[in-house]
Amino acid sequence: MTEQSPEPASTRERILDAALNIFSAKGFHDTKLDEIVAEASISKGSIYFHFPNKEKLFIALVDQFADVIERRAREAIEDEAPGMDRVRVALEAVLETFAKYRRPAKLLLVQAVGLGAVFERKRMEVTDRFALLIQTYLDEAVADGSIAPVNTHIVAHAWMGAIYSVVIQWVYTGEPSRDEILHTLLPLLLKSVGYQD
Amino acid sequence: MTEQSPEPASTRERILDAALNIFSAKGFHDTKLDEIVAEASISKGSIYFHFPNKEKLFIALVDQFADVIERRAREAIEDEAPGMDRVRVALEAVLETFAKYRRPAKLLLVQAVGLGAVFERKRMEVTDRFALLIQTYLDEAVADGSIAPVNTHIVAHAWMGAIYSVVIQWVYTGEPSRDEILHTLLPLLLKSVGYQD
DNA sequence: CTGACAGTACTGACTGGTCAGTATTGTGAA
DNA sequence: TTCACAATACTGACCAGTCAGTACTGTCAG
Repeated sequence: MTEQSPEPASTRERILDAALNIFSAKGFHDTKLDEIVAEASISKGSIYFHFPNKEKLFIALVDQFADVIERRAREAIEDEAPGMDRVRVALEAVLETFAKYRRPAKLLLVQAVGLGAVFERKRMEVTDRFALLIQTYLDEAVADGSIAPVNTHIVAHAWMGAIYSVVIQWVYTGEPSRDEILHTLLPLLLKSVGYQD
Repeated sequence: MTEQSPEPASTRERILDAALNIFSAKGFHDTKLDEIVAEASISKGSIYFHFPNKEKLFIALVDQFADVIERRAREAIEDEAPGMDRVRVALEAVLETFAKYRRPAKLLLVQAVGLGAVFERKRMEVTDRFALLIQTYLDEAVADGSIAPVNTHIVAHAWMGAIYSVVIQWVYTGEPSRDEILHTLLPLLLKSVGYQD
């Protein structure tokens, strides 16, 4: 046991938590490190002990959530045979994950965009990572005849955009509900490549 | 004739031009007003003569381009009878407009995201404006039986996201080409609501 | 026609608040 | 006593925004 104070979480965790809360609410530039300091009840020096700078702290959060999404998608398809079923369960897993983590979703889909060149690269990296994942499963589905041949690269990006957009809408307004998204968006995407349940 | 100097563009136009160039390349926060001043070969005071502040200058550019897109879409459907054809030509018009104006596209789709609350509202406003436009035509198409009933609100947002995402990809990499986008994305979207050419 | 005044467009040196990052010191566990 | 970690006070670069002043054009009374 390294810790038995009234605050059980490690300093690093508390910084990440507080940073997530504030970054997701106010965006990168409008978040002052001193706000994170206050929210986490730690000190500014601690932040700079655990992270080299504000930018890296932000990116750590982005990476953290991107990892969660990808892991959940991969876990979900584990027991599925190649083909369109894999695509379906992967999409379901991603949507579930977004629905479960509203703040990280906003961080990744909104607050990580439109920052300078440094973040641009990171955003591209994450986006391409997801798009490639989708593309792989789609290619499998094409290969085994579940769906007709298409430009899976474009389809992957279009799907991602569609998901992002609907999720962002949900993040801000709470609408449409998780179920409505699953029951409308998912069939929509599958139909777009000519697949019916 | 009010103007015959070697610099024919008005100061206001030159500010907007320069601002578009730099904002679209570097984003809002990484753009210094002094850079715009240099690019436009005007003075800092001029900016503040024509615009109340940096934020309003940026938003003027966003509004300008949003207007262009919407106008082109409305012009395109003018001669079409209600139904799915309207949806198709409107989508074509929007894609053509994005393809024609790469920098404004990047400004609207990338650089206008993730800034503070003020910009958030503007982005929502523009997004909703487009989504509502699409939704209207979709509702028409449902009404006249071109396509089966769907939650057109979700479809509209999903479509917008799909378009945005593919256009952003194109803005950064130049791929896929304008034609490829039109020939893959358009059918994809139409198919997603069960419509075939 | 002219010269006093006014309105508009523009200039660029300057300023003041902000905030990321740092220097320094404190502390408790091993 | 050492070292990993944390707290606090502080610094200074940066840059949006300001403002006193210039330039030019119009106009109207004498």
